[in-house]
Amino acid sequence: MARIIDEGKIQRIRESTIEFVVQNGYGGASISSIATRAGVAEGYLYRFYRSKHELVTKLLYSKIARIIEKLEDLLKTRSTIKEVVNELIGEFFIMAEESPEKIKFIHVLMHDYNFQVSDDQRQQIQDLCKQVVQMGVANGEIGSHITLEEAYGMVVIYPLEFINLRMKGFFGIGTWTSEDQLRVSEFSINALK
Amino acid sequence: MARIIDEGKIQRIRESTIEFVVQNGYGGASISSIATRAGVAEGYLYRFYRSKHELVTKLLYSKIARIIEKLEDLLKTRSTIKEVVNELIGEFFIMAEESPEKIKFIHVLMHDYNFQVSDDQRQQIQDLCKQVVQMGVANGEIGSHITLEEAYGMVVIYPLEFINLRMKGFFGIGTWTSEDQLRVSEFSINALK
Amino acid sequence: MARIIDEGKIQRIRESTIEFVVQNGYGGASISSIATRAGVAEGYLYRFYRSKHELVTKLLYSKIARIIEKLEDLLKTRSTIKEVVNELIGEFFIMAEESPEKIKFIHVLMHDYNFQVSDDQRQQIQDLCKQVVQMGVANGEIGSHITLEEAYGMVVIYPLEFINLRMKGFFGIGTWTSEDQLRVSEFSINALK
Amino acid sequence: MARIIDEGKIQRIRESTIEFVVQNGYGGASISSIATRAGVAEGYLYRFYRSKHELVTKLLYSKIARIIEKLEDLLKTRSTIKEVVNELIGEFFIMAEESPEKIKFIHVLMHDYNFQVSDDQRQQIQDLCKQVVQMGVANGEIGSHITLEEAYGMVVIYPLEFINLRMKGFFGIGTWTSEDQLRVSEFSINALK
DNA sequence: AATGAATGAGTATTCATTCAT
DNA sequence: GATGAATGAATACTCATTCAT
Repeated sequence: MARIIDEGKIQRIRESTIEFVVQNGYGGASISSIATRAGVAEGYLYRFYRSKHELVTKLLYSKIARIIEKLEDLLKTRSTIKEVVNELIGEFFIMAEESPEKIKFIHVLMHDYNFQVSDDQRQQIQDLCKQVVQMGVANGEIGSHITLEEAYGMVVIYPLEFINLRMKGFFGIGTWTSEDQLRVSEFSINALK
Repeated sequence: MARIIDEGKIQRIRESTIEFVVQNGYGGASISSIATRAGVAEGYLYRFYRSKHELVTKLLYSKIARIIEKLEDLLKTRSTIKEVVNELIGEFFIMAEESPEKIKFIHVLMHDYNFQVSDDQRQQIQDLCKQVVQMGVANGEIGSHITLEEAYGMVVIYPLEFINLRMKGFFGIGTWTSEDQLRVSEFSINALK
Repeated sequence: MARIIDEGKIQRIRESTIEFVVQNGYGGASISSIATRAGVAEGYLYRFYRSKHELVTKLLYSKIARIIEKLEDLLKTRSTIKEVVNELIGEFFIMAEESPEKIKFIHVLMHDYNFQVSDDQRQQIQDLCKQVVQMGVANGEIGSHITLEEAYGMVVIYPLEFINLRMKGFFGIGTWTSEDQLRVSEFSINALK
Repeated sequence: MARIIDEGKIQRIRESTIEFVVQNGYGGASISSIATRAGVAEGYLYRFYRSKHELVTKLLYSKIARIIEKLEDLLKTRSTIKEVVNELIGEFFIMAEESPEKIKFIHVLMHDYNFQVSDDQRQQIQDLCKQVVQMGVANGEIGSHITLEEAYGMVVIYPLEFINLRMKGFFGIGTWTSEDQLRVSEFSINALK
């Protein structure tokens, strides 16, 4: 009974945390503003998170986990990395479209000193990159010499940076089309050949 | 009359600022810690910088300016982008070798909510990317369809992210060789073909 | 749920603020000293006042408001300005007797660079002076040529300065009697004849 | 030789001190701003004044001394207090006209917690008030019962407050004429009858 | 003699966290 | 369980004063 209400509160805390971290950075996201926006008391979130840092860390991990899951799923159900990469990047663009804050959230925190991807997740990412390379090599889609770093760079970092650059309007453009998405995918795959 | 300004102090402030920003992020680099490490009084740095933000901003701009100058110089003195890209990336690796904090400093702040590349420098970067593309296309070194964003992504972002990943030991490796450097250059150029 | 706000604390903050402003001036009344004397944490008063300036301003306005109210009330319920002035000045003396700091507080801040009587209150004061003059002229108690400034000077400024001079012991006397009070009233009225 | 230069510097320090104290209050008049405006080094004024407080105190005493001298002189050379009061108040208005800052300076500091009229000067003022009352009584110009406080209040405080109110535009008027001056004198004398 | 470089104690204010209710 | 009152350490920044030159 009470559970339902609670979940809603926790969910609202999560959303409002992302919102403020994205808009004002980690330092600018105060517990007070997060709680107010979420409609809960300041002290409430300490029942679920030991600190502001833990709250944000857990959120970051869950967002990264979703990407990892997506990639895991793609590797199981697709047979070419063209498909895999294309759909993963598609997922990034969908996230950017539907909830730009989430993409920004990942992007900001990946580079924030206070946060690190967990060892666990780093290991998972490494494994997945390995699988991507293996599949690509097996299919003759990419060069046999391609390293994990190169795969990670083109499949994850490059698309995220592209989206972020667009969001910032760095080159004067602030939006994107499905053609942009396709082009990023192709550019990414092509670089690995 | 009166003491002359101790340039060493200012230099030590600069270095200690970079050190703390790299280690703890902008928020974690307190004036108190910066001054203590630099061996100067807290109030001293306000003789040269109006605020902590200005101090860090000016440092960031000067670091970016050095990269811009290097690229400008290369575009004037080299005739193939292979050379240009190779030497620019070489410069990144030299910076990373000689003073890793400087590279980290740029990397951290480029993604920090509190900082933006100045409009001026953004414009310069855009112009330089244009020149790189033009030179590459003119020489037949890269495809005629390559965009500014793609050039920027591969010539600047990718190498910086590569170095940063290595510095973090993200894939278990924490160092690099001249072969790595060469490989990054070739990978970068190749992606633009 | 949660503790209820301790009105006593706020009251103690108010009192300790007045105390320090009176003793050391606005600049000399530090948040730290105010909070310590009030027995609350430094940050606490920011739950009620946005800044030290707002804290002091609101206190000043409330003290002035009380005087304005008193005068408004007197003008409604008395029919001669002899009574009005007499009782207003009586009020000043009562305040000085009961809580000398309050009178000093008004006196110090009325002349402090950082504070101004609000436009609102200035207007109210002006209106009340007008009414005092009208009543006095109508009753033939004061000359028809008396200006607002003269009325204000004798009814408000002169008594406050008198009390303040006594409090300072400027002429060697540090106390007052009801005779003093009567004399001030009569002197004040007489000057306006 | 050097003396001449020095006197100029000290004079400029005095003027710039008054300027800043009047414009920004005691707290807002920084040594740095005072020295810069005066065209001397910050450390220079510590050769003549042990502290900022001493600098301002000495300036205040000198301004008050001038008023005391004026009044002393008037009491020696005039035979009615009508003349004395008239000319003293005239002096106030001249000061206000010629260098409004000086009047404001006195007015601000007379009410600033950090400053007190010296015991010496207080005694002198008391003596002078006594003489004014004696002369007035002897001439039958004022009532025999007039106290020192009343004399001081009408001859010094009232005119200064009047000028200050006008300078602040408290009643909507920001200037004054020779008629105003005459009226203040007459009002002042009349109150003492 | 005069400068202004350098100091550091002091300022108001913020905010993650605790805990009485 | 949930609240929000209360805390206090930490922050960036100021400025009167000192003293090496």
